[in-house]
Amino acid sequence: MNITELEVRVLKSLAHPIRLNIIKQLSSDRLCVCELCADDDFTQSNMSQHLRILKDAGIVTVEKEGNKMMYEVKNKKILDIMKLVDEVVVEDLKETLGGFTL
Amino acid sequence: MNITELEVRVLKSLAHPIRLNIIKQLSSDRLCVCELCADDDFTQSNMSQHLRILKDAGIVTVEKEGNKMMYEVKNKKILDIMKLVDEVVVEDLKETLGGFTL
DNA sequence: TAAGTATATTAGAAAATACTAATATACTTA
DNA sequence: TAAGTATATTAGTATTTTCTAATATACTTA
Repeated sequence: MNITELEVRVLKSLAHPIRLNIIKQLSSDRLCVCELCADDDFTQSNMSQHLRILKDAGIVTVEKEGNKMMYEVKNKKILDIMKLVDEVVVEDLKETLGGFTL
Repeated sequence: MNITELEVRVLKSLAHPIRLNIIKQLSSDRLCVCELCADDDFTQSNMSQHLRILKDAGIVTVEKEGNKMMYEVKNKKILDIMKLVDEVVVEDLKETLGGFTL
């Protein structure tokens, strides 16, 4: 795999609503799978598959603790990326609403 | 579309080798389609489709000049994102090679 | 106005991704 | 050791994305 392919894999791994949700949950805490599944209506199997995609892309790391698997964001620059993506989207929305004064 | 869906669309639009190549070419210059096609083996049709994906996601803007369409990166934060993605990948590679001393 | 150049669109097939349901593995505690 | 809890894997189907080839549109220049 060359650099471009690795970059594509990182971007692809982030480009899914469930995985975005995972990253956001992990942005402040280190969590196990059952905690990640808790509030939402994900099946455990599907969550596990998404976590593997993030792990394979090098976005998260896992550590075993008893019978739980603790996930955590590996490189904090991922959070910076997410922040920038959010800003890009928000700036775009603001521009779309440009005609309005509040 | 909510914020998360918009974020996913931005990330998806970046997550493809041809589109990454387009962004890199546009990072320094404002270019027309024929210039973007020039050095590589893309078909014009395929290039056009990828450009539309980037335009729909709000990544690039287009302006007509004569019979050429000039493309340009709309929000420079996209370039910051690409830089961070590159750093994440490179840091990961360095870590993988960690055992070696040069 | 005809021919050439630049770009976009469409349709259909091929490839990749995502989801569900069932099953497997591994640890923990009664 | 049996039962319960936490997580992973597999297989199959459904959905989405990507590519190619053909065609359409729009501008330019002879």
